[in-house]
Amino acid sequence: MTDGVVERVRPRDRILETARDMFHKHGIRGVGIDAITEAAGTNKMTLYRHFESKDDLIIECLRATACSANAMWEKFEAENPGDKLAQLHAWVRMAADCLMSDRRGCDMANAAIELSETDHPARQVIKELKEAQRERLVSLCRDAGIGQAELLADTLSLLLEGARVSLQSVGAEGPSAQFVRMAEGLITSFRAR
Amino acid sequence: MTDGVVERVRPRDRILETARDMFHKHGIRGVGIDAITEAAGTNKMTLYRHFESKDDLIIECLRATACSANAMWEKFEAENPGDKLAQLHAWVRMAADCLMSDRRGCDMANAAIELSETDHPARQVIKELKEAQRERLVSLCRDAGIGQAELLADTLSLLLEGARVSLQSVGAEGPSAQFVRMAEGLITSFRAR
DNA sequence: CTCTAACGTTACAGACCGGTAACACCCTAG
DNA sequence: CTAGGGTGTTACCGGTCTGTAACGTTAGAG
Repeated sequence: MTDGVVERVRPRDRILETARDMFHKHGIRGVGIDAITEAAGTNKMTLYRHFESKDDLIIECLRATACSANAMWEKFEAENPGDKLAQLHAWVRMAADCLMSDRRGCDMANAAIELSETDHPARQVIKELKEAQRERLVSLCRDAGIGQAELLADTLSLLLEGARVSLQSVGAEGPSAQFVRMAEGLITSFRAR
Repeated sequence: MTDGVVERVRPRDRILETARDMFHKHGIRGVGIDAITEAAGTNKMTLYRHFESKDDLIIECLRATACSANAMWEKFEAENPGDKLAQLHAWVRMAADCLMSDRRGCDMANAAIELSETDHPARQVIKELKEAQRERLVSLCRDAGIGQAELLADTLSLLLEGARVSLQSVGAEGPSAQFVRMAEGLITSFRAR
């Protein structure tokens, strides 16, 4: 037993959580190791005992982000068991909430843009995780009885990705403000064939 | 007269062109001043005689990018004078060509993501230029006789923005491969009201 | 209590960054 | 020819970055 009442958070988890938050807010290249360790209430040596390098830390952060995303998918299923169409609408609502509550977009996409080297170790992780998300959305559309499920899923994906980017370049009053109307309109249109 | 036959390219223009190319390929934070001057066949002092700072150089690069974009709009009008619908289709083709010939997306959006500080001097420029692009597309849709012109223009904007990002995270075989079909489908759908 | 493994502290290496100073050069306008 | 502005060269400053070495400290398991 580590503690009686309060579960002490291990340095590794504090580092991971802090790094995720800071990478998200300031970008990967905009945050240094020293800043992360200080914000996490620890030090550089401890970080390098748990992570091989900054690249390794980046990858672990992206994996953690993917875990959060998977948790959301399970929430969709838990809150609308069996009702795939309701889950699709829940996906739209979740996306809109993300757009309104956060101005810094998708960690995966931001990382892909920041880490421009084609052979960067994080690129493979990003690709795998994005492809997994795509698969889930396609399956959801298909199971919701939509004909051209792949096309709808891909269109919704691009719309969300674009809205996240637009939010950062033109702000909340830009095209991203219409995301829900666009997405719902698309779903209606595809359901009508 | 600067030269008889060959117009010598001034160092300032070489720096600007080289910086644009390198910022585009490797990101803003991924390229140093030394690398730019060396690739431009000049030196650091000359750069700082023409640009106040790196931030200033970044802003000038973004303005140059905006000029290129404006040139494209004029090309649309020149090649399809008066035919706004044809110009809209030309916009889709141009966007698709960009997606296929270049894997690094939009300089404005990439810069907005990289320069996460909300008070960065480049942010205002990015916002202005993106808003100008939006205005042009809205006008084009309206002049093409489309009812909900703003909604179509914003949807197309987000689709393109998303496709450019998706290209960088999942690659050319991802959702961005369907961009033309999505865009043309949307135009058809909006024209039918 | 003792032993051990995790954690903290300090210092440092080596590289790179943006930016500046001082000076030599060359090419062209007059 | 001459003056002067644009350019090239070298060296340097102060700062920041990732990553490591050596050593001290703490806390929990047995």
